Amino acid sequence: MTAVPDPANPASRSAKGEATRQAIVDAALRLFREGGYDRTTMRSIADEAGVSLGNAYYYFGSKEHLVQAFYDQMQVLHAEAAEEVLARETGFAERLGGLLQAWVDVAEPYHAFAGKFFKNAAEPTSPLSPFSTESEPARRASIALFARVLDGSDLKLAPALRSELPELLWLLHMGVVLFWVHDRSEGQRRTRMLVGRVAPLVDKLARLTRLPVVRGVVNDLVDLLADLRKS
Amino acid sequence: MTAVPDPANPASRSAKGEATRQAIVDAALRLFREGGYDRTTMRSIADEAGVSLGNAYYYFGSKEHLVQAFYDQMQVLHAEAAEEVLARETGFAERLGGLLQAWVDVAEPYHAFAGKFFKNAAEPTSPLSPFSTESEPARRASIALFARVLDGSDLKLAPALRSELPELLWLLHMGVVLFWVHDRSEGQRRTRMLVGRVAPLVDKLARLTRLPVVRGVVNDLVDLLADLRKS
DNA sequence: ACCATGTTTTGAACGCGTTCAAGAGATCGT
DNA sequence: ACGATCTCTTGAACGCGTTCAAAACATGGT
Repeated sequence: MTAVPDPANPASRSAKGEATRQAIVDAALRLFREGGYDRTTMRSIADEAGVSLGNAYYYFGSKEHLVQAFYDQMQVLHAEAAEEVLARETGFAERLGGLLQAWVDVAEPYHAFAGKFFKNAAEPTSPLSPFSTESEPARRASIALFARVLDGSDLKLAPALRSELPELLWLLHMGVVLFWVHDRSEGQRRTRMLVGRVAPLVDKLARLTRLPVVRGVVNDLVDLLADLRKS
Repeated sequence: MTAVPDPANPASRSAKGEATRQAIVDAALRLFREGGYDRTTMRSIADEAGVSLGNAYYYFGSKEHLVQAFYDQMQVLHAEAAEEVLARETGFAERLGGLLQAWVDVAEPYHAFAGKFFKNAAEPTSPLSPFSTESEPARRASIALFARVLDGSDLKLAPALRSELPELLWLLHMGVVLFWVHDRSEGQRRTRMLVGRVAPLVDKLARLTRLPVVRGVVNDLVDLLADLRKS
């Protein structure tokens, strides 16, 4: 279609360009961690990476686009930590709690400035929103992790829920992230308390869905989700 | 304590200052509605209000503080619309659904710009965050509305839940708002579908909480909420 | 070797939110 | 009337994210 180069597309990048790109990401994440998001300027990132200001913008359309790198790295680190948890635990509650806990551990160094990132979650037009089509790969990967929480566990639940639960657990995860972002206790103690106790709670709740009296509500919920997806 | 004047505090404002303040708010809301949040500059607001740029900052610490006026107005409109619903309906599902629906109706004219507003509101350090101490009055008022949804209705539920449910319903409301912000269907059709069907679902679920088998989970949840509040 | 075409790099310039030192009015005790 | 002390107003200046025209560099075809 267009002849304009797209440095965001890996397929059209040279080895040199890729290295420069990586240098900028490394500098940005390091400075973000040390000084926070606001106090880290694009000029300081460019300096630290040894490139000019304009060059940084050649690779990243905006300061927020650098956040995508943060998301990606977080997703990779979480997936690695998750692997260990999923290999170790067999109970549903332990697997779920372990996964959520692992995320808190992985994200801890970035807590101070993660709030700035969260601005993107509510901005519907931003490609950085966790609900956007641009971040669908990362979202799918994350949901797949929660599917494995289910698959490898001993959990019995209403069959209609099986296919929906991974996405619902991902939503729960997003809720935990929201709580975490607003959590000002040291070491995110309150978030850790939340994930430690919400997992057994979800476990109990999920097992209840097999009761005939509860089935009605579960079916309503599943139907609603299906209809929302269609519309 | 301090002798520095605080124009944000109504008690320390003169009639003249109050008029100027109002002129700035009016100009801001008009320009926001016409051109959106980003394209409206503080300079244009000051011009439109007939004051200097610095003077606008004397009354409002930041551009975001001007949006607080927008929220306050929305809260008032919702409370008015809610009054009508609560007077009309007696069933819990109808009262809850009516309240959520009323919000969607009231907010509809601002849907196009709401994304930009909520972007800033989602940041934990922002005074515009629905969880911030600055917006506690508005939050309390909103939660009080949901308490009245309960009080005036025929709902029977686990006693332990009664005091927690209003806040949980407000959380549900926030979830609906998040969905609404991301809803690109015309007239926010999908959000309307969601609120129309989630209310009966919550109704069913709430009634189930009285069953002995479900009580355990409910008590766990209530305990968790209480412990989180304490920590 | 040379041009054409694409890719990467540069830094000056722009617009905006925000700050601040300085001054103009208002109010009040004497 | 007159300082003293608040309250209010001003516009220049600053820092930062972002844009852009132009240059440098690379690659490939002839």
